[in-house]
Amino acid sequence: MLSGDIPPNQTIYLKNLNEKIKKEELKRSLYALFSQYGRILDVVALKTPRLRGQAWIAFSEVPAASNAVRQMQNFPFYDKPIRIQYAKTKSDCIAKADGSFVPRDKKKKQEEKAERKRRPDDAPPSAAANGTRAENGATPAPFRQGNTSAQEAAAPNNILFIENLPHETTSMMLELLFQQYPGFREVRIIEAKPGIAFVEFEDDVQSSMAMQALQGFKITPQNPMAITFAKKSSRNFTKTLSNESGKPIGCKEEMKECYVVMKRLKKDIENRDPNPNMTNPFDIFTDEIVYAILDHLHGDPFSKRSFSSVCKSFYFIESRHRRALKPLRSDLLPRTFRRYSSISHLDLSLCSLVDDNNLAAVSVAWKSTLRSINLSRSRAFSSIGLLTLVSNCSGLVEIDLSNGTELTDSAAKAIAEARNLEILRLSRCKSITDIGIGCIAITEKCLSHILQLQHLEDLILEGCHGIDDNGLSTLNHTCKSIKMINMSNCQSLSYIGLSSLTNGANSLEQLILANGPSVTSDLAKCLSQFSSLRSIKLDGCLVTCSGINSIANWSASLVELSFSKCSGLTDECLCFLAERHKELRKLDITCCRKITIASIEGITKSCTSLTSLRMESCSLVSKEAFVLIGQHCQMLEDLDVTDNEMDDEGLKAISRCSRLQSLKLGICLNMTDEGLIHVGRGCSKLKELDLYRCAGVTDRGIEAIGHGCPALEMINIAYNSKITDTSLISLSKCSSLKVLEIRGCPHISSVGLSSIAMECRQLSELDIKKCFNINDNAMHPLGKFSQNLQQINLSYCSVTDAGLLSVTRINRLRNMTILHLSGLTPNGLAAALLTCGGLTKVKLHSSFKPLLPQYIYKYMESRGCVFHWRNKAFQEEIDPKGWQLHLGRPS
DNA sequence: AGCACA
Repeated sequence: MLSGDIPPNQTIYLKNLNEKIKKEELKRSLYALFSQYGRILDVVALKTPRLRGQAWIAFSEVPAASNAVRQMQNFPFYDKPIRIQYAKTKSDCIAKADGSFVPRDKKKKQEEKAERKRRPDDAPPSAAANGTRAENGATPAPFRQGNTSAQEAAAPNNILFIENLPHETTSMMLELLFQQYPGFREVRIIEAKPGIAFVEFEDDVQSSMAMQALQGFKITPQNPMAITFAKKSSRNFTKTLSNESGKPIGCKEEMKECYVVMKRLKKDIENRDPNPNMTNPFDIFTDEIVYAILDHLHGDPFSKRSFSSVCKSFYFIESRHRRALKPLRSDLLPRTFRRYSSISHLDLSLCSLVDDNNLAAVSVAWKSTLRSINLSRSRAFSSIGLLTLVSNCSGLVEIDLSNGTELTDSAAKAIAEARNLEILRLSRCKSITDIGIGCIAITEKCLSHILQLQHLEDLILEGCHGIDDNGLSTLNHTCKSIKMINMSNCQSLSYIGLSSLTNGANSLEQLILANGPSVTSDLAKCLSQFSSLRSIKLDGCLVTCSGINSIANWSASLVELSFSKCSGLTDECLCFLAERHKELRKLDITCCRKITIASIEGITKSCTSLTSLRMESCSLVSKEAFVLIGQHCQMLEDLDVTDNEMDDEGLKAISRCSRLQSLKLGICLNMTDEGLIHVGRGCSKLKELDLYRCAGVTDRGIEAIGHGCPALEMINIAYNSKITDTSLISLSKCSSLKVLEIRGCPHISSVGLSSIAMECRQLSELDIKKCFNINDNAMHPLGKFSQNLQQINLSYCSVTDAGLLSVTRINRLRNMTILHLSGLTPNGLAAALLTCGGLTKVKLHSSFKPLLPQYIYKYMESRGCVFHWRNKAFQEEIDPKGWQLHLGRPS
């Protein structure tokens, strides 16, 4: 019905397109969206009065066009459902390819001229009965390209040299084009030389296939590609370590060039000297040089992979250089012992099952190198394994045993054998299950063992309920080296116990006592004895004015103070405190509900070097306060004004803080795009922006951020019904983006997310829950390009089995929430789960539980994956309970 | 609603 009587055509005709979208963007998005159906030869869109809102997409095959007509019919694209039919006539690009092209009268001459210029050796196009380049692709014809003269025609090479590209060509565009051909490895563009590129294939047969298929392909009508084999050049050794401009190696782009050169070097050596023993260019480099290269890569997986393609021994050398290891499963550990000889940081937090044997093996393998170990998510070992570990690895400086619910005092005794320990983490478990929160049975009896450690600097005893005043008062010795103690949630503790514990701890710099003792003048007096104390965190403690006033009267100057949820804090106290501690850098007064603008006046007047101010939900503070902050605290790097009266005037002032890196504006209902535009102009260093439920923000504001904040790493725009794909397309310019939260944005579609997937290769966390318009079309580019994705929430999206399977191709994926996916079947789920080796946490609806074969759970669990079953019913609306009612104030 | 290749 929709395609009417029009016969199938390899070109499709699209209408009802959003006319507001600029032509170039429209074409790019169409290309991205439709290339899933096959090779696209051309996208045509015009903005003339008669032709706006329409486009033609020419595919290389009719079936591709047919699939696109069927599957993309009515797809919501920039807010409008696309209407698709076959085109009524043949596209020029196809006519040109099959020789039937007859130029239109007017421009006939120009056309012919252009045609002749492009392939002067060929017969005139109208007589080109000798077929197309695509169809007779089996024989590699000798091509003529661009400016390269005929006698220079290079010998076959697995690397292709592309010329005559439009200057705005991105490597992404070329990747989309060339990856269709088997053996594709990668595209390299040299920023300094626009218009050319190198495309690498596995061998020269494959590269010549691609060359034939794409020879003359027009990215724009003026730019038929000219493809030749890259020349094999030999450069000398010194050149291999500097780029062409002679600069020393110092950035990733240059590194890439470096390995290209190395690769050539290898080929040269092979050609010159067929002796197989002398073919590894790494033999020329000392290990130190390769180590230096590795240090430059900063663990970037893409560069590493690129380097590895130079030579197998890259990974061998890398393994000797590697210091940190985070294995996926404990059963893989024995393999790593052989390979990695000098591991100093071992993170076992992905291995849920670590037993005493594992610990013993670790302690033998890395006896002399191990300095830190993270066992915070591991179970199945006992104090015996710990003792083996610490007695073998005498260099251990840091141990993380957080969440160790089964650990007892005998474990602490074992730890005390780690004589060089500096950092010990023993935080209680928080989220192993949602119900039970265990805690470590550490008491003062074992604390004495730990405090005897001569080098201990950081001691984290959060939530160790076994510690109380009585026990502490019996300890009359103190660890002199200790710099930081965290005794948060130790509820039986008061200043009395503290004073005996810390008696003489002259090195103590930071004390964290969240949810602990009352802040009285006695406590303040006790703390004032620590001459080095610079930072105190008293979050959630009961504060008294006398306590705060005596902290204010200390002689030593504090740089960090944290009073979040200290509801007793008053303007008078805080102003006095600020006046006496003018050096304050970090202040947290989150949820201090008595605070008004008077406090902010005091703080901004006294503490002008403030770098961090957190004041979420200080609901009595009026909007003028934010103007003061912007005027006086220009050193600010971190500002949290979530759920405050911030407005555009305030943001305008705040935008003067040019060092700002983190800005949290969640639930600031009075601000609009105008304010964000100021932020985009002033805060170019911004890395983190939280706009959760900012109802006044639209695409215009987000575009300003995408444009002005290229360093952005995290953005939250959750629950914003005005945001569309336009925002995501502009955010895709932020290539460092790691965390994207767009939960509950119903107008964002696969188009927007696809452009993020393709441009933001660092993306590691993605929340698109309740983005009903996002479907499989976005999952395919995610699976293909977002190889750093570790966490995804897809609940309520229009994703089906096929989409989920694409996502689970990402082998870094750890954490997946997939509730209420309408198109997910048990079979699709099973396939997806089995595809993804690294999953450690999957949230699913309980209805799936009986539908999968039991062996799948057994298998997944044996690999360390935990299933979380949820029972919540499907919620039709995005915001079923009307959160604003809960908030208790109007929007 | 509208079928072109600047």
